Amino acid sequence: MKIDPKSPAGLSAQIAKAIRDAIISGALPVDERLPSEAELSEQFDVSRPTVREALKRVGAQSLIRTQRGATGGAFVNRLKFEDAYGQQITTSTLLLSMNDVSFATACEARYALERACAPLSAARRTADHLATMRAEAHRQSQPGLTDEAFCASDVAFHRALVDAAGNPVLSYQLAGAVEAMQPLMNMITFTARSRERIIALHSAIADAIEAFDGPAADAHLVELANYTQELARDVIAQRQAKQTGS
Amino acid sequence: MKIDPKSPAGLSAQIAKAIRDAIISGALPVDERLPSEAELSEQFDVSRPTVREALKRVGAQSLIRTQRGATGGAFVNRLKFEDAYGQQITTSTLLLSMNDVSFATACEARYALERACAPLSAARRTADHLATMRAEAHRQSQPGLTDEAFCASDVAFHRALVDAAGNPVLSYQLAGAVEAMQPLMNMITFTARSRERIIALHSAIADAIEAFDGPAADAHLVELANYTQELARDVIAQRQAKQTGS
DNA sequence: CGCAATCATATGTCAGACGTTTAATTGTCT
DNA sequence: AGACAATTAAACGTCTGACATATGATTGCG
Repeated sequence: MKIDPKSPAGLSAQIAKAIRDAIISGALPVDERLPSEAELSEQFDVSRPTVREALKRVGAQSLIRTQRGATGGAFVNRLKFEDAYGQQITTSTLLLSMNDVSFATACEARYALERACAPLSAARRTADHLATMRAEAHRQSQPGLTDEAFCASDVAFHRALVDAAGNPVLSYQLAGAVEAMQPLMNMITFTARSRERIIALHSAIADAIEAFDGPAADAHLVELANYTQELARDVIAQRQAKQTGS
Repeated sequence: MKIDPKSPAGLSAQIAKAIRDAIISGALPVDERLPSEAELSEQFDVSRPTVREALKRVGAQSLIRTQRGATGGAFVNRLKFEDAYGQQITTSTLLLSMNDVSFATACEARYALERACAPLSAARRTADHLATMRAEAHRQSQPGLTDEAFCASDVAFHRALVDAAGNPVLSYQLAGAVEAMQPLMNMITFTARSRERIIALHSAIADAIEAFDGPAADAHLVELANYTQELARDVIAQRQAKQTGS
């Protein structure tokens, strides 16, 4: 990878790309130590601050970690699923909020993906996952719960449902879809009756999962998806009516 | 957000987090200009290089963009789906390669998610998406195609299938799952007969999508998933046999 | 009034320095 | 000889100050 000092991209960006590419291509294996900042600055013929900026860029994606001290330096980081969750959720949330994605679109995506998990979750659920689902459903039934807390518990319930599939790749991909819905759900005011309905469906889903009954879980998920969309439509209609009236 | 000069996290990391949080919380709207580096260094009581490292970190996630010149500075970036695709694919690919995710696990996730798209794709496909799928299927049938090119075309076919659902959220979430499989698929040597079978299934899927027949598309996807798993199992078995023998 | 030269501002980069952390080495004492 | 303590060296983290470069705004002239 050559560095062009006159490129409009900027030196640190080019160096960051070079390092990133080296990691992605596998030229730098996990836990490999990169040259020290001083050595890199010599190799690329740039100053140390420029190298540092490049390293920060790469580090922001968790591709490297740095260690201080005598044997310190930058090391290729083993990207863990848990590290990636945060980024995935942040990015998904921002994508929805910054691109005027409609509630209907996001909701459709979320439930379509969750339904993909349902048969696997029904087949493989552990007592642990089931207990989490039950606990969240119970939490949702407590009176005096704020709408926000209700949504948060809803997310936790659905994450447990997804995790029950026992497939980390699925859990990772869906983390964004499930969590990013929370800000959108928070716009909805849940009446006592609508909560009751949702909790009933959650319980029905948990029952189906407990009974290893994939199709039943799927059917209840469809019901839940439809009901959620219906609720959202009502809220939006009410809001539009208010806006017209004022 | 307070900055603690003695925190082991490092000053630039703390400042980066502060800026990130401000954007995520919505305190800084899209296209809002951040204070200049000099002003930020005064506000946080750190030097300019430290502020710059923090800005690079945030910029690495496409949350801000920078502009040089008199009216330049750092601006909150509107995160576009297309920008997020790349990160999503990179992260997913590295997650698979660095965590010893089995072919079976990744494959299961991919096809489960694709099946979630199938009914929507069948309902909403445009002529454009269909044409892409046909073109890729045709490309796959050309003799002399390397295994790598075959896999790349396979990915393109499946991306068109996903995009046909017309839901950008779905497309985004699945981009990682579909693309990250490519390196794993590349390990497989496709015989003429296996290619033939895969192309036939691709054509069958395209037929079903063309006919707006979701269930048929789903059924063929299941076939394809099973066949792919079968192929992978054979390759792995052969490799193990070779290893035992040598 | 329009256009060109100038200026101001802000990022990009560099050079050198000092502080801090950490591990390896060395030296000393038992 | 072995164990513990002090020293040293390597590397990152940060600071100061400076210069280069890009770009919009201002000013001055024709």
